[in-house]
Formats: sequence, C-alpha cells, structure tokens
Amino acid sequence: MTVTLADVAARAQVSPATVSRVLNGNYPVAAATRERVLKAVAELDYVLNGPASALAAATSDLVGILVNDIADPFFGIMASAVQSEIGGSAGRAGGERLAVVCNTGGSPERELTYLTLLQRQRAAAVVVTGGAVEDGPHASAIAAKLRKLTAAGTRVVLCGRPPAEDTGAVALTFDNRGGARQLTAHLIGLGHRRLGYIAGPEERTTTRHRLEGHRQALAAAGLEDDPTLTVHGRYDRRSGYEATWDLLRRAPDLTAVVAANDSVALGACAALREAGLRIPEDVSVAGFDDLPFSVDAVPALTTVRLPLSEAGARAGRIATGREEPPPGGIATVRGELMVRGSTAVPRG
Amino acid sequence: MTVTLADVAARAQVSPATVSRVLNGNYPVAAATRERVLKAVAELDYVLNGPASALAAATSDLVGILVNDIADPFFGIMASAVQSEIGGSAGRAGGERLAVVCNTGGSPERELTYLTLLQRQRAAAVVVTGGAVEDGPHASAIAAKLRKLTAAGTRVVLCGRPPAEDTGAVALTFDNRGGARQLTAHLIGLGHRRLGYIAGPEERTTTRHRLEGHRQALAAAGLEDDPTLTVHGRYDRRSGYEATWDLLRRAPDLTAVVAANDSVALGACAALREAGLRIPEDVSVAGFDDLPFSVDAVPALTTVRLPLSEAGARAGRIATGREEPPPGGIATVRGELMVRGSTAVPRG
DNA sequence: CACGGGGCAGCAAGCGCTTTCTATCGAGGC
DNA sequence: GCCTCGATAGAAAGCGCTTGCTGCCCCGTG
Repeated sequence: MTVTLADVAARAQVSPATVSRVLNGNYPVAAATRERVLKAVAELDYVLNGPASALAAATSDLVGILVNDIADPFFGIMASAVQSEIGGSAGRAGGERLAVVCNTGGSPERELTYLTLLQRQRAAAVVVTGGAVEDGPHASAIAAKLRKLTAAGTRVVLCGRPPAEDTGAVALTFDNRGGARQLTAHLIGLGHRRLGYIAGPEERTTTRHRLEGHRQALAAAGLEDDPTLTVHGRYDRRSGYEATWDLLRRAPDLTAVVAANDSVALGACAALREAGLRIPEDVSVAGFDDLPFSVDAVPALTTVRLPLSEAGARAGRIATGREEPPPGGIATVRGELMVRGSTAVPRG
Repeated sequence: MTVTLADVAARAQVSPATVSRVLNGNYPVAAATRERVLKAVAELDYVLNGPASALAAATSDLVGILVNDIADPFFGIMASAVQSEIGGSAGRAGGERLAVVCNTGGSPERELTYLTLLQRQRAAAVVVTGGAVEDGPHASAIAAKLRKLTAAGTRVVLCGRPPAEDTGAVALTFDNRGGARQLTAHLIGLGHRRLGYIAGPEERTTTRHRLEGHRQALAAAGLEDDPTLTVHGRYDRRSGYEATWDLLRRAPDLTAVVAANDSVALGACAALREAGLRIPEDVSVAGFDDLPFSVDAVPALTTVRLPLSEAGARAGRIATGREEPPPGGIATVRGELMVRGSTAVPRG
C-alpha cells in the first residue's frame, strides 16, 4: 500500500487540504504547520500521485518533445537543449516538469499518435522538431491536432519547422533556403559549374527548402539546373554513400557534391574516396547543420551551422512560458556558412 | 470544454461503463453496441483523459527511459531501440504506451529527480541506461529508489549498467571489461608496448571497468602499468583532444592511444594529426562502442562494437513484459572487437 | 411451460488530489 | 469591551475514469 496525502495529513495532524497547500505552495500556511507537514512527508517518504493531481487540477507537468530520429545528433542536440530549459527548476513553486522525448521515426502517423498520447496526458506543452511532411491529408490532420492542443491550453512550439497556419502554435523556423543558397553560392564562387545535389526524402519541407535554396543560387549564377545532378535519399550516411555512386555514374564530370546534411556528406566522402577521388582536389563536398563530428572529418566539412542548441533552448523557454513568443508567433533562425577544408577550387 | 466519457456515453445511448469497456477491450461488449460507441467516439473526437484513467486504474502507460546524454548517439541508439519496442502496438488491447526519454546529463541528482518524477507518474516501467556513479550515498539513494519502484509494481530494467543488488531490477550489463581487455590485447599483439589510455570520468562503473580490462591485458602481457600513461576526461570529443595533447607531452614515446569511447578517439585523432603524427603509421588509435560514424573516420576506427540496438530492444521487451527476464535477472552483453585501419604495428 | 444460466449492460463506489467556501481564532479599532 | 477584519485551517464537492456487483433478457433444457 502506498502512502497517500491523507496519511501525511494524519501524521502531521492537519487536514489533507493543508498538506496539498504546503506541497503546492500556492496558499498561505503558517510556518510551524508547514514544518510539521514537511517533516511528515519526509518521514513517510511520500510521493505525490501524479495522475490524481493532474486530474484534480486539470493540468499536468508533462512537456513532450517530438523528434524524427532520436539516434541522430541533429535531434539529440535540440532535444537536449529543450529539456535543459524545462527539466530544471523551471516554472513556479516546485515546478518540476517531466520533459519527455518521443521518437516519431519521421512517420506522420506516429507523429499523430504521439500528439494524441500527449493530448491524452493533458501535456502542459509540446515542442515539435524537424521538418513537416507535405502530404496533404497528413499535414492537415496534424494541423488539426495542433489546433486542438492549443485550444486545450497546451503550448505548442515548432522548432525547425515551418509555421502551421491558424493553429496557435509558435514557430521557430530554420532558414534552410537561405543557408543552402549561401552554401551553393560559395561553391559557385570557387568556380564550380557542375554540382551534384543529394537531397533528403521528398515531400518534406526541409528537403524542399534546401533544394530550393540550392536552385536559387544556381539560377542567380545563370547556371542550368540539370535534373541529372539531383538525387533523393534519406538523411543518413548510407544514403549519401549510395547516392554518390549514383551521381558519379550519371555525371562523372561533376566537381562538387552538396549534401542534404552532414551525415549524408560523410557518406558521400566515403564513396568518393572509394572511387579514388580526392577531397577537395578532385571533388568538393559540402554538408548542412554542422554537427559536432563534421569538424573532425578529414578534411573538415564545409557546411552551414544551424544554432540547434540555441533554438532548442529558446523553444523550451517559450514552451514553459519563460520567454515571450516572437511577434506574430514566428521567428526565423538563420544558419551560418562554415567554410572548411572539404571545398576548394575545382580541378583543371 | 472538453469531451468526456459521459458525453460519448450519452451520444451512444449507453452507460459510461460500457464506453470504458469498449475502449479498453477487456470485457465482452456486443458488436452492435461497440460499433455505436466507436462511432460516437469518432464523431465527438473524444480523447481519453490519461490522468483520470491512470488514477482509476492505478496504472499508467508511461515508460521512462533514462539516458546520460541524449545528444550522444550512444544513448540515442539505445533509446531509439527501447522506444521502438514500446511505442508500437505493444502490450494488450489498444496498448499504446508513451515511451519517454529523460536526459540526466550524467548527474545522479537529476537521475534521482527523474526517477521520482516517474514514480509520481506511476510509470509502468523504467529503463535506465548508462554506467552508474560509484559515489556511496548517491548509489544507495538510487538503489533505494529503484527498490521502491519495483515494490510499487514498476518494472525496472538496467541497460548497460551493472546489476543493483536487491532492487528487483533486471540488468543487461555490457561486458566492458572483457571488451577493453580484447582491444588492448590486440594492440599488444601488434607489438605496442607504450599505450596511452584516455579514461572517462572517474567514479563511474563504465570508466572503471574499461580501465580494468585495459590493465588486465597489460598485466597479462607482463607490461608495467605506467600511471603517466592514463588520463581521465569526459566521454566527448573535446576531452579526447585535450587529453591527447596532455599524453603527448607526458609520454612522447607512446605508439598507441586507447580511448574510453569513439568520440574521445576522434578527438585523439584530431590532436595527433595536428601534432604531425600519422595514424596508424606513427600512432595507433582505438575507440569503444563502434558508433555509426566510426567506420567513416579516416582511417576507419578500430573499436569494440557494443550491440546497443539489440540490447535496447531487449530491454524494451523485458520492460513491457513481452520477454522473460534472464535467469537471475542478470545478463551480460558482450562486445565484439572490430579491427580497422586505425591500428597497425608500431613504427620502428 | 417453468427454470437455470450465460451474455451484456448499468449502478455506484471509489481512485487521490485540488479548491471553493466556510469556520475559527486573535488582534485591533471605536 | 464588542465588533470587524485578516490570517489560517478544515469540510466537502468534485475531477473523469474503472470495475465489482447486480440486474435484465433471452435462449436452451428438462
């Protein structure tokens, strides 16, 4: 049998109401009484019953963080930042919040499932990271769910995802387009004219925006956008490896490979090396995100740094109400071009 | 105003009890009635109130996963595996479970805090990953907490952590000692005699076990354990970088560096390279864990592969009761030596 | 035709906590 | 010295769901 509030009340010779008030610290209680209650709590090793408390108070201290792939540091870093702003002694008196990370695997169904589960738990806030799927029905189902969550008082923050119209969700959007544009412009500036592009999975906003930025840079330089030079894959190393072989077969004359993210770029490097090509002498390689391992690659990877940690932390603060949402509920987070050893002037 | 069970019952012309039974599927309900209820649920867009349900049923569908550092793929991979076994259509009818990942940052205080929070939520199960801190008071506080959790019916599984005596927790322990022994033996077999060792933070079981394995191999080969050759640091890249410079200063004659894990090894590689040393011609480098990026390092990293995904999945299954715990509640998970390009016979 | 029993549905009693409203006590104010 | 007000503490009504028990109806059986 577990210890209940009533047990504590009995031992401290007060009413359950008083114990509750001491624990929540939201009502005046005489110092002596408080002492007595706290003593009883300690002696009985009492632990509040979360569900009961959530039911009675109609609120909970759960904050959900949705990520596409928890094994990917891109998400791990953001989640860590969000959680560090939440788990701490945030909120009001004794405001211990349980920040929970949910792994959607990039599937919109699972995303929806988790949102429902969080809604069911009456979560205090939800932070959704990662790009959205652009498939119509799913997109609107998710928008509808977000709307319901905000309507029920759950604070919703999108981190690294485009704004969702009329959902009441705050959005911190990454400037993927601008970053990609800068990156490709950098390569063009070096003299590259035939650039391979390894894009992420189709139908995702992140993929589309990065690709659009790339094409904008191409267009700005008056270069033709040869469809042969673009292949789609997943956001992982293996995909980059395979796509690069593909690219090499289709366009042996390319002098640079731009990858959807750093992991993909690493896979590309591996493939190029196996093909006997030197980086950057024969082929330049560029990534995106600037994850911690990118600087360690040989040569170090040219990429676009996204302030994942800062963005996550801000999302966490907004989710807990400790920071005002940006005006209009939308803020754009810019990336920064990091030029390193993996890009250079083309051969010849 | 949110929709309640009673609203659904009214619309379906049945009692709340019936709706509850349809939703839980644990009691015979006539097909026609079920249909009617399900229709009402859909029409009203009803979402069960988690806290109320948990309170009444005295159980919850929450499963907690504690990790040291969510931004580290080592933990990300395990967490992902655990979650994939849990989040799915596990358990009984409609058994949607909410698997939540909690980031302790390696601090025992936060570990304790999260365990209390999970206890408060009456979690169905808890999976604790990562090595334990060996500091007496903390260790016993955590053991006491685990004991309370299991006593309250929460299934506790330790994944990659030594067994906790008398707590009722199931343990899947990594054979860090054996793996480290093999790794160092491999280097000694190549002819190395002066091996630098970059250990993890002190007072942690993982650190100690890996170091012990290293020393066992040294002893078995009749090599002296020169304290100059061991430095402690954190489990990250930067730490490996700094420690290597340190090591190089103290023992310029070393021919191999063994790192506490792969991230540390990568940092070591960076430092060695900056120092003008070639890998593996001048200095061999070895890591531990075999994270995905290790094979991509140049040269590819010799390391000990830990089956993180398999272990996590198994922990998840045991936590949800879909797999029998190992006899005695303890199982040892062995690593596998992966010999790659970063180790070779010493120079000279 | 009467009776027993199985299959379903409903009643109602909580689960452990929060919170509104009410009661009490002591200290000032007139 | 009596009344009022401020400061605390308690009583009690739920929060929305689960579940043991009861009740009803209809079918099969003797």
